Amino acid sequence: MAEDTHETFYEQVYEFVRQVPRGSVVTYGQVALELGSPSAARAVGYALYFMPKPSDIPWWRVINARGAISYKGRGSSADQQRAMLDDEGVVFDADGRTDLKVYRWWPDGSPGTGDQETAAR
DNA sequence: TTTATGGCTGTCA
DNA sequence: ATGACAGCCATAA
Repeated sequence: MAEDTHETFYEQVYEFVRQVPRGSVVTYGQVALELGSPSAARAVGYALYFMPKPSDIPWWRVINARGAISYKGRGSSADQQRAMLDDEGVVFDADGRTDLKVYRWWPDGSPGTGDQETAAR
């Protein structure tokens, strides 16, 4: 459906995050990559910082490339985010990290499905 | 138009 | 494996 909208980068981020199913997570770099800018991870994080409706967006499913949380948003804390993911079934390591190779989610038609290369970082 | 910021990422030592 | 540095992108003022 020609979703070739001219929305802002932020809007694209919100939509992408909105597609993340429960129990799965995605990294900033991943989102940026899906949006067309593999290096716009920072912009992605900033986009969530401006979340107009955090209640309408599973921002807690967005973590950094290391599988850890760094959220410092306005009102929410990383600790709370971890609780949310833990409640969805995402398990965290002693270092507060999760196995991206297990919880990372990819949109329909994207790679990742059926690949398990190095997997180690 | 330029400057500054930031929930990041990858590479080097 | 850990710590430090620079790079890149988009938005707001």
